[in-house]
Amino acid sequence: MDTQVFPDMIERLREAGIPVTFPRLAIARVLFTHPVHVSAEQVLERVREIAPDIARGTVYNTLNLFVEKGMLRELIVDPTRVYYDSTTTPHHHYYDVTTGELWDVPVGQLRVVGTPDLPAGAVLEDIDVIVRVRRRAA
Amino acid sequence: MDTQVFPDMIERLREAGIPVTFPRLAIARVLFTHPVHVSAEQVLERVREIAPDIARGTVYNTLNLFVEKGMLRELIVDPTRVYYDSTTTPHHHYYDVTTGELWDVPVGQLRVVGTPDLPAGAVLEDIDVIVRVRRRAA
DNA sequence: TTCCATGCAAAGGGTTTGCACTCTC
DNA sequence: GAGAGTGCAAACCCTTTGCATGGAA
Repeated sequence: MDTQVFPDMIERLREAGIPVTFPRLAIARVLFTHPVHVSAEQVLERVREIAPDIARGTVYNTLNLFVEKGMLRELIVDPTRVYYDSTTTPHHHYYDVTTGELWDVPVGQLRVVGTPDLPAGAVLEDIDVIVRVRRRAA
Repeated sequence: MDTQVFPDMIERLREAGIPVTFPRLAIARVLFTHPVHVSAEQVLERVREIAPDIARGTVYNTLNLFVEKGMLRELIVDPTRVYYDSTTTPHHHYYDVTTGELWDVPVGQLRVVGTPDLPAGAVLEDIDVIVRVRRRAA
């Protein structure tokens, strides 16, 4: 299979220690060309514009793989689906509960102060801040 | 139907403006006797220990009703299910990604500082802070 | 009688899994 | 030829919905 079509993404997969394949390149291209906040189904849809034969299962597996390898961040914000954030640098999020829209809090705008008190044997994985916003009825 | 079995919960429903029925009392009892963090299925299970005939749909509907009326808070923390918090006072959460365990950050221990920048026509609904924790492999 | 609440069962939607096939090393 | 990756379809699980029944005002 021709894996040379997305040359910009090959290095990125290699750095993460992920064997390069065509579906992975296509998915990486959807995710990493620009910063995005997307659901798995949105990724599937956009990937199929490039490569119509890619399977749903492959997209889901690949997203989980990317998360595991630290290329992608899972956002647990919406009760009905997982969103993925292609920016892995620490930052927080706005979430519009009316529209499902999701966008970044500029770094430094909000900050969590204080010392978390972790149980023995526990490791801090992440601190998520979600600013939930509702569009006012006009 | 005998709605007098859980006298302590009747007042609570009335204050929230919710017509008192037996299933609602049983569900309220599971939620409000002690502070809890529970999923809908856990509520169903515990309610059925008291009242075996209560339907799954009734539990889900009632939980949504309680949230709408401000008696209960939804926690979007786990990608596979919604958790409900019977404490509605503002506070943040620890979440153990290994076990699914969920507990409160003591009030004042962590604080979000800064000014959120909301788009025009948007109203701040809530700021959620979730401290994700992982049990270290022994 | 009208409306709301309930039980029951089925549908819905996002995600995962099983299996056979292909490709690579 | 062994193992990994993929496509396809079905299974899975949480949640919602439709419908008929029963009760309350």
